[in-house]
Amino acid sequence: MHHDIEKHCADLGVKMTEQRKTILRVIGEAQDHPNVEEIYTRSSALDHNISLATVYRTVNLLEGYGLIEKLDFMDGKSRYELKKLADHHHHLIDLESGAVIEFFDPELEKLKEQITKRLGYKLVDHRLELYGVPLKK
Amino acid sequence: MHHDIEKHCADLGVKMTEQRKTILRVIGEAQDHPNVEEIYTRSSALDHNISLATVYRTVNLLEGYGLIEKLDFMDGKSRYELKKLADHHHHLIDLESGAVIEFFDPELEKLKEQITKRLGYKLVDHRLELYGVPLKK
DNA sequence: GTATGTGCAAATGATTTGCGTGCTT
DNA sequence: AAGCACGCAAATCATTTGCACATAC
Repeated sequence: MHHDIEKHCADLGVKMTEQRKTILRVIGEAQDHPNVEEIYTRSSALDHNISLATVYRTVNLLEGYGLIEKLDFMDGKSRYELKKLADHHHHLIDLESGAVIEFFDPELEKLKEQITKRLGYKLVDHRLELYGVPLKK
Repeated sequence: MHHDIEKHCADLGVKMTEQRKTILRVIGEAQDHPNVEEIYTRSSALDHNISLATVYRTVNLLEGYGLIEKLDFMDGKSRYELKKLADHHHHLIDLESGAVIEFFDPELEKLKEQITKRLGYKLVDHRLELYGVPLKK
């Protein structure tokens, strides 16, 4: 389970501390897209010996290794989710409830590549969010 | 020229001060996507009597009225551009030079609507950025 | 053992706000 | 004249960092 990712970190030369294990676990088990404060609160519940500074440092480290992804839903706080390879998706934010719906669309993936290439570039990263309100029927 | 937008503001009940005119002009004439500091510097050059706080307040006000658009290229600063109706586009950020290429793709527009509707929502807003490096030939 | 990680508290940087004064309508 | 808008400086909020101690490998 999480051992996969811990193994992965070892391979990358990332020193695995208790704090990092906990933070990784919290992000990995999250069903939502927690911000740093939330990751800190949840991690603290599992291990008292974790500081907010460490959460920030860890989250930046993991993002640097491409193990987690930084999200930004326009509320001034960074949110994170585990980056599962081959589980690429985007987000639709419900402006009424704040709910976040994840989706994947192969057409969209193709189109992004096409557009980038057409402009003379190689796609390295990208970001797409849709903001909407529920359809009334 | 800019009088269009000033008229538009009057209709909306936005009090038109010298500072707002200047800031609007700076954003309207910008060929790039200036951040608040840059808007402030350029505005100050035209009118000494403008404070950074006013730029922040104005930029938030104008965004609220949908007259300008807030951009975020992941560098921790908000950037702005005039929202020209019927000139909708997205951004491709060159990760090597920092250049920003604007593009529009009708396929993409269609696709966004489709995806949103399929998920049971009405598209209100959205954001797409592509990050890439120049293709070597 | 040594390089690196951590907690704490202070520093930073972007953005916001309270207050007394000035300007638009 | 009355209500906003402004400049200024202080406050706020997310994030980063210096330092002395602790820990992974």
